[in-house]
Amino acid sequence: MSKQAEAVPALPVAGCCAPLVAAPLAAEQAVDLARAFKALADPVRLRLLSLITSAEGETCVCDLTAGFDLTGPTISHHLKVLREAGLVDSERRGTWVFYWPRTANLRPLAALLDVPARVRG
Amino acid sequence: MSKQAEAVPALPVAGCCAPLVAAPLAAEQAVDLARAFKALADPVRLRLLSLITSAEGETCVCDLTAGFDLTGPTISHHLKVLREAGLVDSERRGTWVFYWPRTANLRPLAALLDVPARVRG
DNA sequence: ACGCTGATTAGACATCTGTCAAGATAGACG
DNA sequence: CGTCTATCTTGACAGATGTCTAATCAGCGT
Repeated sequence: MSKQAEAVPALPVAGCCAPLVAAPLAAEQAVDLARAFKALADPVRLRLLSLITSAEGETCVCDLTAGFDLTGPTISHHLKVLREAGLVDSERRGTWVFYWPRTANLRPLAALLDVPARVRG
Repeated sequence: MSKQAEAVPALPVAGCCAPLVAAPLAAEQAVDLARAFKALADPVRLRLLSLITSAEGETCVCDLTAGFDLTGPTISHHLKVLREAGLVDSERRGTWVFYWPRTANLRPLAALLDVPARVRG
């Protein structure tokens, strides 16, 4: 939930890092970034994130569970991982809980990987 | 090594996916992408990749091990993970082994995460 | 051929992770 | 209040992961 997300320290990822190509990563930065990538390192979470991100506005959990062959608690677990990684946030409204992406934390990850094309490789 | 890297099927990541925001990810795409992100989901591997990517040309393994408080085999293991994920490639030249980034496989990952900034989030 | 150095592989072990079933919590509605 | 629905938490367990030591492989020099 929003409150919970605020309790979790904001990931130091946002606006943190130059592209990989610019300079070697410091050890602490690497730890923080690895935490974020770990959240992306699961097919279910990638699909959940893509559903949340590609939807306009917010997405109800009830609309997320349908596409997966997994139990509710498992989906809930994955959403929690995404939320604690700072990649999404959520809010309860009445019976339902809605999720939306935290683009400010997603974009730096993209920037980090945006290396120039290379002759060999 | 290069031979070995060719034996490993080229990751279907390159040129595979529209940004997350464009459309929900298909299940098989998600599996392939998760494989790549899993390789990035470790601080040591992120730092190794940043060293390899930020260097010009190729990087000798002997220059990689120095910055870490880990045994040679452990570094070697992480390099293997990066190689099998298609993020780097390597070649032995005489006594030494050199690594370089595979930017063609890195860039699609960046593109995937490049979501537009959002009012809320 | 022999040993030396750089790098990888094999095997072992503790820790982390994804999943589920069962139970708990939050709100809506009689 | 009681119950129904939607979601989350807890506890358990199989399988994956990061690290190490010991052993192996690939070249270079003598």
